[in-house]
Amino acid sequence: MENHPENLTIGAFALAAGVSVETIRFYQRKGLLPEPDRSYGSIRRYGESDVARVKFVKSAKRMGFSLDEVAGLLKLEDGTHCDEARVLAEQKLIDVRAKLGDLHRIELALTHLIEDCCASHGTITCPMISALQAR
Amino acid sequence: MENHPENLTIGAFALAAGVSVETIRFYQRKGLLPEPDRSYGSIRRYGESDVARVKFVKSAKRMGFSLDEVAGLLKLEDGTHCDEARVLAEQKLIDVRAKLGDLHRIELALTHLIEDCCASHGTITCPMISALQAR
DNA sequence: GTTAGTTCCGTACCCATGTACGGAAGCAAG
DNA sequence: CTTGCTTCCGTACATGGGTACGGAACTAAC
Repeated sequence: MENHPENLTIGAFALAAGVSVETIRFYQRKGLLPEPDRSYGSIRRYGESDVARVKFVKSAKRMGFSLDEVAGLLKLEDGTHCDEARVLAEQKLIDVRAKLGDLHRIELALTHLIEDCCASHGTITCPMISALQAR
Repeated sequence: MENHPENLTIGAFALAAGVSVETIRFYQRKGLLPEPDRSYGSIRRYGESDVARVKFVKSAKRMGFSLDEVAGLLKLEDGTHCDEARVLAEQKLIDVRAKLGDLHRIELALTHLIEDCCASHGTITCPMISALQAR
């Protein structure tokens, strides 16, 4: 496909990942990104897997995961600590499914709102709130 | 059911909603909660709908909505500004569905991870990351 | 009415997640 | 080699979302 760039400088990397250079460095300090070794002089190079990693962080953040939680998710990757990873994954799965449930309720409430809003006009009891009453 | 408490003081209210008194006051300043009038002397009283509202805020926050966005969602409630609300609701719906998609991918990745992790041991390419590549 | 426990209100502080800044050092082109 | 752009690194600042504090005023029980 696109000339697969395994030698991105930090600037190109940040651009490709859709964040700022400062953010990259911040994520490195946080341990979300491995500090790459400096094969080419004293300047670090990055590859596609790094880009994917940052995009993953962005997505997970949008779901309401904190950076610490994202770090936890990413640690599941490396294949070591298998049992540990399994436990963590199972916890996260429960969490994710709870979020899915809530989001579904919100989705439903929004569609109802869009359909009914102007019709029922006045007798509205906030489907948004009642959608989440059960929680 | 439980003696429906329409006269909660702020302390009891906060307890019922599962947040601190300070947080209640913070939400009031943010406009997420109406400042109740003080029918009983100069101390404010709260009811069940307030509790529901705060619980809704908590849930929506967990989904990754900012307080400003939650405020937007809550404004859909009041029934006035119908067209405005409709537009807002439609935008939110798009957003919610995108989140649902991401969360589903994460859910899938986690279930795969839990199933395959210890089996494939070593040839792992982080299903978490690849699950979200498409975004 | 005194006293103990709340509430009120303003202000100050805290942590997470970045963003901005400034000087040194590297690197590529002319 | 100089000139101009990046990178590196540390530190400082900003913003969102609360938390904590301290004194005055209220309220309930004695």
